[in-house]
Amino acid sequence: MFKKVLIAEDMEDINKGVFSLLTELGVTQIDQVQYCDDAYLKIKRADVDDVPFDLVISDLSFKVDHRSQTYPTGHSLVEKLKSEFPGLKVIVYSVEDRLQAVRTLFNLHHIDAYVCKSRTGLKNLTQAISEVAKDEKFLSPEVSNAFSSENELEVDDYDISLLDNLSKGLSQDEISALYRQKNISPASLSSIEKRLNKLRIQFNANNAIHLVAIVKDLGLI
Amino acid sequence: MFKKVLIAEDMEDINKGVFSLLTELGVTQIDQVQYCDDAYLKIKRADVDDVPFDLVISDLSFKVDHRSQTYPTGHSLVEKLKSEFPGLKVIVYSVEDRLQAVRTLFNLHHIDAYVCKSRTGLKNLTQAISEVAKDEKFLSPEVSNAFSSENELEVDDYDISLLDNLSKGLSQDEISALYRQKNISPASLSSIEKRLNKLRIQFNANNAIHLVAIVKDLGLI
DNA sequence: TAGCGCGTTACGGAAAACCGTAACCAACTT
DNA sequence: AAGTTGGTTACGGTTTTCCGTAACGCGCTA
Repeated sequence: MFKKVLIAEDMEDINKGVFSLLTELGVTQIDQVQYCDDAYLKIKRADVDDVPFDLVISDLSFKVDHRSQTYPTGHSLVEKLKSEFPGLKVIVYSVEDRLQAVRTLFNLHHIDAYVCKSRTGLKNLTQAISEVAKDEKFLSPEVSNAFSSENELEVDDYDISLLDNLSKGLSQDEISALYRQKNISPASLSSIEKRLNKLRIQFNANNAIHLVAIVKDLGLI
Repeated sequence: MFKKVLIAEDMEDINKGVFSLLTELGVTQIDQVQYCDDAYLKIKRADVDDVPFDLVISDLSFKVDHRSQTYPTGHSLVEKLKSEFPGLKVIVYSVEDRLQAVRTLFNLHHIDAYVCKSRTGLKNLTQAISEVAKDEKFLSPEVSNAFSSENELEVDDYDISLLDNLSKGLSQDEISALYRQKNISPASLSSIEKRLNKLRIQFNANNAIHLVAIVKDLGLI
């Protein structure tokens, strides 16, 4: 079982709930933070001091306030953590239940478990912790079909990348140039146009703006 | 005080908390729904039967599941409610604390109160209810500066409407036609172009897609 | 091997967005 | 009364997007 765990969660009551759950599970060293930046600093510090954390349980959404943050969301935090400390286990505990968002967390950020905050949230979190302790992945039942084949959306990583770049303000021409440079295929303007056209039809979008708005709402990007 | 109140909130425990609060305040007729569509149907039905609701307390975010909804968010629900039943009081109770989002709710959808879910959420909600009962508006302390002059962003309702229509897939031409038809000024394509250009500069956006992505992230739309 | 399907790429025209310039009008200043 | 200012509108030209057509390469198969 885990020895040293960090909880990143800005809502005090939930934080408290997770804390007592961990205590019951026999975890003695538990740190809690309400800001992602604090989470990163604590983990970095612990790593430098050679007393690293075993596990991070993080929310996704953190309220913004006066303190400006390097990592404003759990998303950016886990991305950073997993790239800098690949061995660190990460469980995301969030209300977010959009399948694509969950998919992205696993595929892109390589989290170890995803638990939905719900009526049975803490119960699922318990299970997630024991699974992750055994080097297994865990997926909350609410989003368990995120990877089931029947539900497999016809949207792949390339599509996501395309939409993401669009939302960042790149023109289709610029994306084409970028892909050529990064050796991502297909890179031609023509293919990019065609792919976006397919996505527009798929999502019933009138134009590229509409498309990006829709997929942002869906949590794809 | 209010006689007949509807709570629209998908999280059971919070729903329960609000319910007991209302009971303490002496409200006897309390209905609870977990879907926006149910909220609309109940209110519509009550209106038809001439036993209308006095007040709606609604969340903004509702988890999506198998049931496809006409009103997927509290946003769309209150928009519809306020346009069809202008006399109905609406209190929004949500974790959302982005000032622009709150501004939009008041300015565009004309809600009566906004309460942030937080440690002191229920206390603020109590106050909101009594204020709204006196035909006053109420704003949670967390977002009290949403309308303070110093914080006043240079983005007005017209801008928001523009961005909203853009995100819904309308071309600038179509928006122009729509505004002409609805007698919204300025309506010319030229003015719309100019206004969008101003917004692009303001938000450091490369193009319209980028702009919409940014303002969606900021919660303006 | 010839034929077929599929994905990538190229091209060209129509539509829309982008951008600068300028005319017009109302309100306010001097 | 003349001038200034700010907002709306119009127009023209360039760029980008949108959309249909078509060529090319590659793997599969009859």
